[in-house]
Amino acid sequence: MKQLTKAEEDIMQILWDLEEANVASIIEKLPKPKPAYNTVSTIVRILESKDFVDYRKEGRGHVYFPKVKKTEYSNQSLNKLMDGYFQGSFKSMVSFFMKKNDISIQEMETIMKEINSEKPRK
Amino acid sequence: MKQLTKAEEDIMQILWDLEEANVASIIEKLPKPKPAYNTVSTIVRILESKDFVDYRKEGRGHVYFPKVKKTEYSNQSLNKLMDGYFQGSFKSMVSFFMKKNDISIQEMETIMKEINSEKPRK
DNA sequence: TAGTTTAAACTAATTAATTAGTTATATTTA
DNA sequence: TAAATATAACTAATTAATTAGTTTAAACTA
Repeated sequence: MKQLTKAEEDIMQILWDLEEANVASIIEKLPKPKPAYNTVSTIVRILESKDFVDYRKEGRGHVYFPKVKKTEYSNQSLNKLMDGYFQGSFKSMVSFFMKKNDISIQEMETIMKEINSEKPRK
Repeated sequence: MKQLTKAEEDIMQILWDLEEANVASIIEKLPKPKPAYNTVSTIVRILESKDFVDYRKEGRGHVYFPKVKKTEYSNQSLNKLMDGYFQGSFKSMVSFFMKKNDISIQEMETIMKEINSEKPRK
């Protein structure tokens, strides 16, 4: 799976959020200095060529939707970070994060319990 | 703190690893199609302008070293990922990772114990 | 059906990132 | 001290990413 550039990622985030959208709806969601219609349209077509997005015809236009799930992409990103900065070790990454954010073992235990109750153990 | 581009990150990784190096030593560490001396030199100077790197004179050349700690940068990257893909929630991120990588609560408890023994609770 | 509108497709322009050639400077060595 | 060498600094070229103008096609409307 390819990497997303900054502009591409911004638009993917919107598509993941909306689930599907035409170019106009994407622009609506973009912040203040809104890019031109064609700018967004071009990026969407790049996302299409990178196989991140597909579309269906609807009325006179196209409705675009993600072809790659957000979780698939975030998983790749997390793994990349883990490989590059934590010697590929999840333990190192969690340990690091806990130190940096002052999360105690106790708090972590609580978090684990919450996760446990969401998703019953197999 | 600014973001690193791909080429910049590759060189920062080497500097973080070596702790300090001149351009020649950086090139030594770079993989197969080794870039030209000047390519590396330019990127190092960009890193300097981005305040990621500093240097001291040594003999006839410069010895470069990181000004930003690897942990500082990875912390930023992890936070960025957490904000963009896990609604800023560490719990969501850990939970997600456990599911994706089939880590059970039991395994996680073991990891927690290991972290606990490395770093006695405060 | 002719004109108007809307959006995609195509293409060009701009900006950012990467790579590398050339020049200048300092140090070593003969 | 003059030549050779090594390296930084500067600058140019190339490639990738982003932005936006122009063209084309479809479909709606009068």
